[in-house]
Amino acid sequence: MTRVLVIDDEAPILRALKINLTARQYEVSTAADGASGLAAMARDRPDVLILDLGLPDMDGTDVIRGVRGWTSTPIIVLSAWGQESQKVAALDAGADDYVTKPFGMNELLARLRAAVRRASPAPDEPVVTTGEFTVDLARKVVTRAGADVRLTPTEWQLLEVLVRNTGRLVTQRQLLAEVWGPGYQTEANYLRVYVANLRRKLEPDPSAPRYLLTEPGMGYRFRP
Amino acid sequence: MTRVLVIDDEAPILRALKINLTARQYEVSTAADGASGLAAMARDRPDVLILDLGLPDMDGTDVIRGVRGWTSTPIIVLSAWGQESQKVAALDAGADDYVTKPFGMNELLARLRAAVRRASPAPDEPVVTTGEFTVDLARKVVTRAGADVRLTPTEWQLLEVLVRNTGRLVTQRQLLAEVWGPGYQTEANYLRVYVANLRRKLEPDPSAPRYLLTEPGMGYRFRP
DNA sequence: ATGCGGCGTTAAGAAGCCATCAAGATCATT
DNA sequence: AATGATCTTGATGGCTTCTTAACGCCGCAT
Repeated sequence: MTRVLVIDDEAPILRALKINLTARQYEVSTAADGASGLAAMARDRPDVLILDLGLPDMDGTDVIRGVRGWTSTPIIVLSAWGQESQKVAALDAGADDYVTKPFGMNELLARLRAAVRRASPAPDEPVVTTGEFTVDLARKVVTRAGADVRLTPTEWQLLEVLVRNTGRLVTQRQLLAEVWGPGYQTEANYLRVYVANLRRKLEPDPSAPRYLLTEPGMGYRFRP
Repeated sequence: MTRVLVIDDEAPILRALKINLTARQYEVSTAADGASGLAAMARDRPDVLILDLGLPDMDGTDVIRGVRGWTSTPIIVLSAWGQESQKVAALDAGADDYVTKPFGMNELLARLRAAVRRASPAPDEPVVTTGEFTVDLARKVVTRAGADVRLTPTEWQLLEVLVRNTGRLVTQRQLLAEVWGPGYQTEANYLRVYVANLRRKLEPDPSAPRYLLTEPGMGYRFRP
């Protein structure tokens, strides 16, 4: 189910969105100001963010930047009519789309569908195979030598980020932000511990990794 | 340079867009109806499509579907104010964004930037190839003779700056400032050491460089 | 010819980063 | 309340990378 976070300080709008989106099978969480919105973003990991620019505590573009600092989750911005410079600023700060109030629910829903569709370009190969093990992203199963490998939730999240970026170098900051949350970008220790766990469970020779590679000073890379 | 195709049957709008976009370093091609627009799409392979829904020969959503049949190039739709059902149909047909006429040029430009940014995570061509090696900026991979070349973080940063300025001379001050920071603009020694490292890893004959060239007294240049 | 400045090369110590282990803290479940 | 699994945290040793300095070469101007 698609998860949506709505950040808006106007209770009627919040309620209307929640009712309409829930009725259409979205899973909705809400926040009423920028600070708790950013916290909810980190906690709930929604698939889309709907953000009202007129928040009481923070400037809207700062919220966008706060989100963009660690994730590329689509952001749809809501704002009053006619403030073109605000539109430009929001889009340049990293928003994906812009809806002017008052808006029709159908338009918002269409933009929501478009944003979700763009964000998941192709549910391409959900199964990745190496010479040693197989990762099924959709079913959340790892197989090695015919048997299932048991991974803890954190181990799985870490492996998933690496596999979704197969061949690409993933920086430590990015891994920490995506697995532990944006507040953990300096806890490089966690990475060492959990990469070691994964290697012990997946690599033929954990001390000479062939698939989960270290790039000293930069990050890690999954190479099938 | 980013290439834009504009499909619109109103000559004044076409002209205004062409002038404004060209002035901002976009490469603009145009078409005045749906059929020739689809042909231009296939011929020019633009990076973004700006499409007016009110075309004389075809329904706008059919043009969108015709494009979406074979490419995921971002589509920004232009249309008259107030026709919400049309908006919804266009977005569901696969459009990425929607601008209502009359629109401000700044807003359109912002949406254009947002569309291009979404479409290409790395703004430029992420892969550069020479006769000897290839550099993939996005994945952070350098391949030479079929094998990956391991680079240290500093080596990467240096190579990245040079490759992002392919063909251009990059001064020593600029390199030092971008790789080591603005306080290191006199430490020309670092450059010699690290350029030598890169040459040893990348050049066929490190003592007679063909790709990482020295410009005595000025700086360095990457020539593919 | 000779001195000078910029460049290439090399090597060694210093600093920072990584792998590994293990023990305490936390959480879910019974 | 107890148990087992999972997560966090700290410490250690080993390794990579960065920094720094020394030396030789080449081109250029005197």
